[in-house]
Formats: sequence, C-alpha cells, structure tokens
Amino acid sequence: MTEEKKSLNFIENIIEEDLENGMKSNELRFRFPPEPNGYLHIGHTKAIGISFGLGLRYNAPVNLRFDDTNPAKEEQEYVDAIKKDISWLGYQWDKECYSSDYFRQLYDWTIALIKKGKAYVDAQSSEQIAEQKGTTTLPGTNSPYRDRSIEENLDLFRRMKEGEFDEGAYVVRAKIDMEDPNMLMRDPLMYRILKKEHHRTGNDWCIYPMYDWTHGESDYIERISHSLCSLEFKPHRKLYDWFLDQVYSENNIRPKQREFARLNLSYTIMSKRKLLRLVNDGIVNGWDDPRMPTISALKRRGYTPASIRKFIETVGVAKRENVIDVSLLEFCIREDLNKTASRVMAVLDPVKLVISNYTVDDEWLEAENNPEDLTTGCRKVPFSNELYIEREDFKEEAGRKYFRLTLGKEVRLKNAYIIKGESVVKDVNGDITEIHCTYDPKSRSGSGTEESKRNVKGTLHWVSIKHAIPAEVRIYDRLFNDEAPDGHKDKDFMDFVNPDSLKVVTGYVEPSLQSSKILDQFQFQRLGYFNVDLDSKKEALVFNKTVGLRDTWAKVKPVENKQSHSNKPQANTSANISGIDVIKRGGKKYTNLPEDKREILRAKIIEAAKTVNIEELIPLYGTAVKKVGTRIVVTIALGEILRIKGLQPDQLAMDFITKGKEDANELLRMEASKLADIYII
RNA sequence: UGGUCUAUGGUGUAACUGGCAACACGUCUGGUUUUGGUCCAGAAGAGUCUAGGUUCGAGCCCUAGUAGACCAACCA
Repeated sequence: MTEEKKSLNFIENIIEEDLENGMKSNELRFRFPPEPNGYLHIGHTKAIGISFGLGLRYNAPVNLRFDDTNPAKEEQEYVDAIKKDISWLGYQWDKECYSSDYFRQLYDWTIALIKKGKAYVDAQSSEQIAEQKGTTTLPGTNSPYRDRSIEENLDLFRRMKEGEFDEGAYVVRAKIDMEDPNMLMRDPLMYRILKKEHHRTGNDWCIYPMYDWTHGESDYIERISHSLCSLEFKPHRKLYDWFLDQVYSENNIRPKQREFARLNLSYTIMSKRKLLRLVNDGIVNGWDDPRMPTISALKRRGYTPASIRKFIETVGVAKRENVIDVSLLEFCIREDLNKTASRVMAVLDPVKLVISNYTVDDEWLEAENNPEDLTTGCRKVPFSNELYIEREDFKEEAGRKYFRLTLGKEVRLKNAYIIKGESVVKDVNGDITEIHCTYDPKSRSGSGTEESKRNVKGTLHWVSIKHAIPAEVRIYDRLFNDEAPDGHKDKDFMDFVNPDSLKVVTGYVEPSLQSSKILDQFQFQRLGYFNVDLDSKKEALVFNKTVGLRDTWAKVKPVENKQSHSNKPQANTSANISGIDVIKRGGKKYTNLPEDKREILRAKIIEAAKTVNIEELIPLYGTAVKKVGTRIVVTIALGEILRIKGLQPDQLAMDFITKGKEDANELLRMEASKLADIYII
C-alpha cells in the first residue's frame, strides 16, 4: 500500500521547509498566548487547534502563556477559566507561562536598549504622540524628547519604575523611524505607567510593557520556534522582528511569527466586547448560555471536545477571510453523537392518543439503546392505552408523501405495535384533543410473529402518559437572523438579534431518564440530540437541545414544487481516468534538465516507444514520468517532441493559425502519441 | 491619497518545482432501515476576480487593473 500523502497547510509547509533547512525537530516549540481578559470562544479554538495540533503532529511541546501585561483588564478568574476550557478540549500544555514572569528581564533589556540609543523616555501626552504619529498616508514627526541624553533617559526610566510619576506622565518608546510606512514602526511605545494591582505581580511594578515589546521577547525566552497568530497581527511582524534583533544572540532559536485567517462562523459573533454586551443587556443568560459561542456554552449545550476538534481540523488553515457555515459545526457534533448517544423517546409537543382496543395491563417493552452500538444493549419502556405522540405526527388526512398517522391508515409505534387511526375528539375551537386508534395485538416489535415484521410506511415515537416524566426542554435557534451580524457598516449587530432564539417547552420523557445525570447526552428519537442541563434536578429535569437530526422532510414541506435548474449542456469528459497514481515525485522537470540529460531522456523515450520500458526512467527523471491508470505518461515539453520530429514550434503554429492555438496543441498531442504507448501531455 | 495581505463550485480547504481542478460540508437521486436519522450507491455544481503577457501547456510565473481585509489604543 502506498502511503497517502496528506496535503499540508501553509504553516506546515513552512515548518517542513525549516526542518529541511537544518532546524532540528526537537527545536520545534509552539505556544498559545491568550490574554486573561475574558472567556474563550469557538474562534479561539482555531488558534488552539493549530498550535496544539502542530505540537501533536511534530511531537513538540506547546506552552500555554498568559499575555498578562495589562492589569487593568485581566483577572485570575479568566486564567482559571481558560485553563479549564483548554483541558476540556483535550489538549495538554507543556509549560504554563506568564508574560509577567518576564517583567524583570524586559526591564533589563530596556535599559540595554536605552544605553544603545535605541529607546527613549517621552514626556508628551498620548494626544500629542498620536498627532505626531502622522497617518497611514502621511509620515510622522519626531518627538522633541527623542534625542534626550542616555543618562537622562536612564534616570527617568528608573524613576518611572520607582513610582515617582503619575500615570501618563512618561512613556518609553523605541527609537525607530517616524516615517516608516508601517505605523507600528513609528517609535512604538514600550512601557507605560499603570498604578494598578496585577493579579500575579501585585504591586511590584507600576510600569508595564506593551504587547509588541513583550510578545516576541517572551517567545524568544521560551524558545518558541513558530509563533502563530491571526492575520490582524501581520503588520506587527516587522516590529516583532525589530525588537527581536535588539536582544537576539547567535545560536539561539529565533522565533518566527506567521499569521493565519481567524475563524468566522455564520450567524454568530466572536468579538469579546460584543459578546459582553449580549450578557450585560440580558440577551443571553451569562457567558455559558447555550446560545453563546463560548467554549463553556458549547460544553453546556452538549458539544463534545472531539466534535470541536474535528470541526477545527475540517475548516483548515489559510490566509483568506472566511465565514464558515454553522452547518459544518452541526455536522461534526451529529457525527460524534450518532455513535455515542443513547436513543430514548420524548414527546415535546404532545397530543393524546387513546388505543381503544388495548384492554390488557400495561406492558414493558424492549427498546434498543443504540442501533449504532449493539453492545449498549436494551432497556424497557412502559406501554399503555394512553400515550402522547407529537402533534405534528397526526393529520386527519394527508397526501401520499405524509408517512405519519392519519385516519384509516396504519403506522408503527416505535418498539411497540402497529396502530390505525380511527377518530378524533376536538374542542370548541376545533383543535384536536384526542386521537383514537386501534392496534394490532400480534404486531408487537420483536415478538417474532409475521405481523411484528410487517412494514408500514411510518414509525412514530411516543411515551405512555401514565409513566412519562414531565421535563423542561430548552430549544435553541441561532442567536442572530443575519449570516454576518457584525459585518454591516451601517447597522449594529444588535439589530439582528433573533427574538426567538430560545423556546422553553414542557416535554414528556420516558421514565428511564429519571436516572440521567448532568451533561448526559441522548438522542430523542426523530427529534435530535439533547443533553441534561446544569440546572437539572432529580425532581425537575431540564434538557437542552444540542442539535436537531438532519431532516429532509422538514425541507420539502414548505416548498411543494422545486424548480429544477436549467441544465447547461456539459462537456462530457468521458475519459474514464480514475486518478493519477504517481510513482515518484520530487524529480526534475524535463524542461529543467540540463541539455545533456535531455538528450539522454529524448533518446530513451524514442527507444521506449518500441520497448515500452519506461519504469527505468522513473528513478532518473521523477516527475517527468507518471503512471496514469495502466498507461505510462511522460511529462515532456511538446517543443521537445517537435524537435524530435524535426519541426519548429513556429512552423507548426503557422500551420494551425486558423484553428487557434488549442487545436494546434491538440494536434501536437496526437502527433506525439504516435510515438507508441508513450502518451505525451 | 500610503503600506501590507488576500482572491479556486453555495461554504471551507487542496492541487507539491507550470502538466487531467480534488476533498469535506451543503444540495439532489436511488437503495437499506421499526428514527423522513445512520449506512450504502450515485448525481449536479467551479474552468480558478478581470484584461493582457510568457509558454507546446498557466489556478500556479510576469504586467496592469478590480474587489475585500488589516494598519494611526499609554489594548492584546
């Protein structure tokens, strides 16, 4: 069996290249660097999945580093939550690091920079500095303090650290170039005074380093080989490298920043600030409201770590802006739960069904727990003459394509009997309150009778009214009505909030669910996947709908006549080629071969035209020789063929000038293919 | 009136040094099925943003456009 070569994403290609250029695989190290200022969401899982995924792939360590340089926004609570979420996703970090651990080193390096004349203390206000910065189209101007003496800078910086000055009085800036087209290079800030207590360093410091002056240096200290972040940090790369240059010494690992496009999910938002607004405005009930895209919400909703990892793996890694359809996430969770979730019966929109000829005592019938996994065995479900079925599963009369209960027609009750609709009872409004039916006593599932195997077109789920347990069921819909709620310049994302994103109903579940525990997952048959919510109690069960089953029927219902697309006459590529089996790759292309080698190949091809012994060419010329199905294909410049045949390309082009280039090319192919079994493309 | 990046079926990602545009989701058929689920078999759907160029041959290289994203926080 040939090993299937999985295509690599651009980051993996960069790593492969580095490895080829002499980097040792034990020098590989990655990191995930969240700022502990909020909860992780599905967007973060992409970054997590990339770095930790690379760690797994290359058997390399991955650090978890909290980028905690802004005490105004960061809290221990978030550190704990982030660690919990990453663990839950199933990833293990090597070292738990904090940027704040490097404050001393950063301070020392800053002094060195000042001494080298690469940094200075500025006394201007942030407004003044902003003004001097220029714009994206206009260059900036130098600060009047830019050429302060080294001694003065050193003294001021020391006093900043000692706490002598108020917030905003001074900052440290790198001395780079106020005219650089990249705004970030215009003497960026390295330090500011912040008289805030830090969740880890307490009041040890009152000056805090900025992101750019911290991030690359932290990577360097931790010997990170590849520092992966999202695309909006692309402009920071130049500064990342500049700062690195200031402290880098030979023979150390020099971290590389590379950027990928962040994940966007349709019908949702990712910005922490906007998510916070949903929480604060009471649109949702907290950060772990199952409608939120946070990890904690996804967990509560019933998403599994495996499904999320699969999702991240499936969306891929590239550099272009993207919006991933939620249906992909839904596919991933269904795929996972289908194999693992126990099947149970629950009725969420009940209507009473009376079986008039069922006069025996109640029975407990056998039901499979999971047809996908027979090792899960069976359980008993109670059956009686009064049941609930879904209101949607009955119509007095319906068309042929309605596979459910109607008057005079038969359906099977799952795991039970075949019944036949007889009559209905209605209230004064004409709404159905009871459906009366009769059953076939010999049709019990699994009883072995002929009737028990009889096929009827519909199967319904049900619960016995007497035995069923009422339960609160929370049914979620997307939080927004718009595919990209924050993608509108003229409208606020709040305008798109879906007012019906949460529906709470009282459903009736089979008694076996009495023993279910928090976060247990089930498939309510024919309805979808549900789990037991955090709020659930023994006396008051609460379920969340994780996701519905794929439902083709629901889609056909509203539209009776679908319009078929116009059939474009398609060019029929009937060439029945089942795929290319590349024997060897990585060789030289024919046209890149030196002339003498070409000469040899040319001769061999002509020779091979008689002997059909191409195989020996393969080790020699690699890519130039392929096997297509049963045919050998030699990739060779047609120009060469022409030369073999003593023609000039120009001459040939002239011959077919009226037919156009393509025809000429086609003819060349035919000519070339006459060289026997060698097919030239 | 700048800089940087990006552009491939409806969506996302591939196509390795230029050589038959592939995979997944979604959609649609048919089969199996005591879940209108799963599973199985199959189909449709792009000629790669536009215009030129190089080449026997371009999604890939070159030139010029177009469109979108990002960049002027004492945030990360």
